Amino acid sequence: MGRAPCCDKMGLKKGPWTPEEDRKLLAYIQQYGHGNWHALPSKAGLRRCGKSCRLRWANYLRPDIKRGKFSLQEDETIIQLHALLGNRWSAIAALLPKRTDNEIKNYWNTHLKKRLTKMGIDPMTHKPKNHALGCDQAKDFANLWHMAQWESARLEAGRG
DNA sequence: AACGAAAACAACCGCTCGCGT
DNA sequence: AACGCGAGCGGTTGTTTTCGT
Repeated sequence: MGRAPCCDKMGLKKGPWTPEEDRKLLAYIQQYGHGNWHALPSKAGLRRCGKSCRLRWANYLRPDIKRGKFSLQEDETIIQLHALLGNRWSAIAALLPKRTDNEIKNYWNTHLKKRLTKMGIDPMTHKPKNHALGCDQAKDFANLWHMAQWESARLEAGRG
């Protein structure tokens, strides 16, 4: 059986990571870095595919990650960035340096989308669904949306 | 106290893109 | 120029935790 394992074929582990696996991956990357995800698992003594290792590192083990609850400010930033960029989670995460795309995506899908919907904002367009002009909250978000449009225009103009 | 439903969180999958050959 | 391979991305599914009955 001297054939190089092609990701799916051989007995590669899937599912949740154990503390043991985390330690191995962390230790390896701290010592050698991650030049080559494909080759990494066997070097690090892990029965995982490189993809799985990369994901685990990027979303959990990387040192520059802030874990835990999102602050109110982060909420607003994410909402604004989503208005600007749409579902480009990696782009959004790049502007929230301590958060991962996966975490932001999950947070958006489970919390923010619903919250916006409840407030009468369409989470896709970020526009108010009803034009309740007397409602302060709706005004706030209309204003926010307006600001987002400006930022979007500026980004477009400055791109290059 | 026990069970089922819903939410929150973690990880996987398929696809595309970019790079090297 | 075409192809193959690996990395990264976004959508989706699976698993754990919390909540309501």
